[in-house]
Amino acid sequence: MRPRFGEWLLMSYIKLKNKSYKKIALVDCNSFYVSCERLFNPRINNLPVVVLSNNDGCVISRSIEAKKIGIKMGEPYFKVKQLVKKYNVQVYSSNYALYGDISRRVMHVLKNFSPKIEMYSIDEAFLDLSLIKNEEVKSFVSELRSIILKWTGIPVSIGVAQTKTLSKVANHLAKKEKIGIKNFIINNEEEIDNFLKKFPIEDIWGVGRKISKLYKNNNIHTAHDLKMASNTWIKKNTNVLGLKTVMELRNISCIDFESNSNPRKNCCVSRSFGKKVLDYETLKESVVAHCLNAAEKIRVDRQVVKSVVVFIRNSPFNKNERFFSKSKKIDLPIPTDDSILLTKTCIQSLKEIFLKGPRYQKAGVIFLGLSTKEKYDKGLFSSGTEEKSQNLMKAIDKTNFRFGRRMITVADTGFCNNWRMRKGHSSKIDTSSYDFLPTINIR
DNA sequence: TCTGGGGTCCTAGGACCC
DNA sequence: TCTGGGGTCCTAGGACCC
Repeated sequence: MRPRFGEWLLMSYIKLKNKSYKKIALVDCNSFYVSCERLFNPRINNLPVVVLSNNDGCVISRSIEAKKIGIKMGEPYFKVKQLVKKYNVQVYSSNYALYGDISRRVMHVLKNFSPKIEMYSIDEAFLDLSLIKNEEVKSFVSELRSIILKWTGIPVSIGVAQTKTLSKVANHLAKKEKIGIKNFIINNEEEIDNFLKKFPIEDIWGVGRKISKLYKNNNIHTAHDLKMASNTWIKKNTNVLGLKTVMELRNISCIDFESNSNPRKNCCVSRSFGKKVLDYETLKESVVAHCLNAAEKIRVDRQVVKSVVVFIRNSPFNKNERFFSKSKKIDLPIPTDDSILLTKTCIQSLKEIFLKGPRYQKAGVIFLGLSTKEKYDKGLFSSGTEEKSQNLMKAIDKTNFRFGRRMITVADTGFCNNWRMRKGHSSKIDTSSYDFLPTINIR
């Protein structure tokens, strides 16, 4: 397939902009949550192990042994219970405080190895290795892997290439095909094509379920097929992100490093219930608790909220009940971080959407339009009570930090906590009293 | 019986304005 | 009966990621 003149011109232009040669490493912790649990419990080192999502819902991390016996990623726990029993699989409820802690340690080590690092998720980071000489890359990543293992106890895989998307491909190959080596460096164009011809379309970073179906219907089955597709077709049938992925497969870097200091734009706290909830009071207690958690999170980052969404829903999987999902957004007159004001707003939203009947399975609170406190200019109609509110919030946060979560709270959260999730397999390793994800800026 | 949570970005379409 | 065109902004919903 020869590129048209217009496409050729576009590619030449991008190539020109990209003339500086890049080397990007993707460092990915192997079976991260399982590895964390193993750190504190070496007894399970060679056994099949899985970690479950909140509420013990789905499998979200598997050891190699668990993968081998056919336990799939994201599978509901109740569907694999038989396998678990048959093979004596070790099961753990997720402990995000622990994983966040270990993640910070790994990232800390990585920061010593590159001037430019992007923490992409709790267990992954991109590193700029452009300053390392080509012939030294291999020994560099080998050393990096062994140091991370030595200092943190976490095994990692490393993929290196010239674009982020290709470094993801390299990382996949490090994990899949070269068991025991765990690092993979993609060097030249010819080599890239050989790997891409065998690389399934659905495994490419940025190609999800929907788009991979579209590609397959149009005879694009491998990463190489996608690389050779025409820009016009991609642009017409997907969007700019689709085109960026294709460019990156062509070894043209389009996705830059992102700064981890970018402030969060939205903040969502939601949980499934341990058992179905029918009454307004329990629903309210959960919504208030989520609201307080979210408010605390944004105060840590010195942010204020512009609008608040509350949502409630029953289970989308239950065939005997019609799916019910409702949300209500309220814009605040003045952006705030005041727990009491936010709680009142959330309760008002909930009152408007609550309907008796559905067996509620989940509720949540989303704060939209976050901005930094310093940036925010006081509104014309501000009430003048901000200072009081600020002092109160500071006092609450300090007390809760010192004496444990929910020491001081709002009476509306209730004391029964009937809605709280199941955690039947907790390892009970407590590194902190906070049960939400760490505050490194992850996506 | 039992199916996670927290993000970002993009697009289409509506409202509104001149 | 005939009923513009172009721009901006906002929002809901979809797709993707780990």
